Amino acid sequence: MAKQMYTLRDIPKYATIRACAARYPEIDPASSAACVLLLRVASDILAAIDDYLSSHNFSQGRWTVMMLLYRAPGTPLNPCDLADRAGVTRATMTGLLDGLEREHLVAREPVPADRRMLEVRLTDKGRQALDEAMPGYFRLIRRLTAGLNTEEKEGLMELLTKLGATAMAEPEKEPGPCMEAAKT
Amino acid sequence: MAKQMYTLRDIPKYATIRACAARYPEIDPASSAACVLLLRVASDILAAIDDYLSSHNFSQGRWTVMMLLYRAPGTPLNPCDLADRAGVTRATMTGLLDGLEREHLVAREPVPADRRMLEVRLTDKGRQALDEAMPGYFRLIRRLTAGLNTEEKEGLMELLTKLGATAMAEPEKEPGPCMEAAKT
DNA sequence: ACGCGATAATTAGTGTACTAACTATCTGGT
DNA sequence: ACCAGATAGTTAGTACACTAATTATCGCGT
Repeated sequence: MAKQMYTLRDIPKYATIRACAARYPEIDPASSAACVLLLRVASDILAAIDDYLSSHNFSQGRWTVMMLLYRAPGTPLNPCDLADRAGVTRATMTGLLDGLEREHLVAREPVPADRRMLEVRLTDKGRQALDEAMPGYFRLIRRLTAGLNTEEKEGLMELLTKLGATAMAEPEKEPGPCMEAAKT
Repeated sequence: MAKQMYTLRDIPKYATIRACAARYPEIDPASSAACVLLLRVASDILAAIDDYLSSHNFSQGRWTVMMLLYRAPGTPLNPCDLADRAGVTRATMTGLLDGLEREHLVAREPVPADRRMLEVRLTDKGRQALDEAMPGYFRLIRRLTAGLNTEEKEGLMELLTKLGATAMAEPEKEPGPCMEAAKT
């Protein structure tokens, strides 16, 4: 039921990596091993989450939209906001909203002040569906991370933050024009 | 050029998570924050890699196949092996091999001993394409992980291994029938 | 020797995210 | 006042991975 595997299942042994390094001197075995392992674990977690979500008729993308709307109950968001925050294109967001609206989980409403824009909000049915899926979702998250105690989780987050700061430095992702404040 | 974002771009603040926890007692804020961050960082790294690979006309899937074949130069692999190791279905592997074969990067050959099977091997052109892409690939990996020193990388791997052991415990993935030894 | 169940590869059809191009609307400079 | 360029949302077409069903082959038990 998990929709996609995001990376190599059969991860290379450390010895294999070192053997390759003999031929390609650019290889730093520790870096490669860390990357591969990171992607592997992330992929497993994502697969478990996808699996759970699909049992509630959500995909990763649809769920993300619902969570974003839930997080901003007062301020209705427009599709462009949602796309930026979810990290998908506006075209993809159109498709996600089409699906969610068809099932009456969200509603699109015109904005009189700017007729190019729409406002998206959760319907009662959407809120209800979220309420049904949330507890299991967070139980799953807790279960998936049960292998680490609180200290280790903090240590992991610290390392990931450092790693992310470098990795994120280069893609040069602008926040997008319609990404004004409205922090949640 | 990066093909997909795998998770939320606008990650929630810790305060937001705690606020949700008031409504959904199942939430363990540390677990959720760690998961979200892990997926976020993995997604960034994967995007950077995809970006690089696509500049060499490889996708993640196609690259994985090439690497697997490179790792097993003596023993030709069949599509089923490759699918298991890459973590995709055999149907997907058919498609990947179709593409790679069309560009003469790999070749499919019949196996006389078992006429159901094929053997896949790198062509000279494939090996050459790999040789061209490899150095940049590993330079990228090294650059992406440059934020951590060797000790931190080891610490990260230790934590990820622990985490993965729990997360991986449940999907109940059998190795697949044609996954005999032949370790590399 | 034969046939049933298992396995390998493929094909057909679906879902999701992408890019590029399009329409409608807004805004700021002359 | 008006128009060029920016922005919001959509549509059309592509890519890739999935499931399910199909075809061919193999191998074991009787």
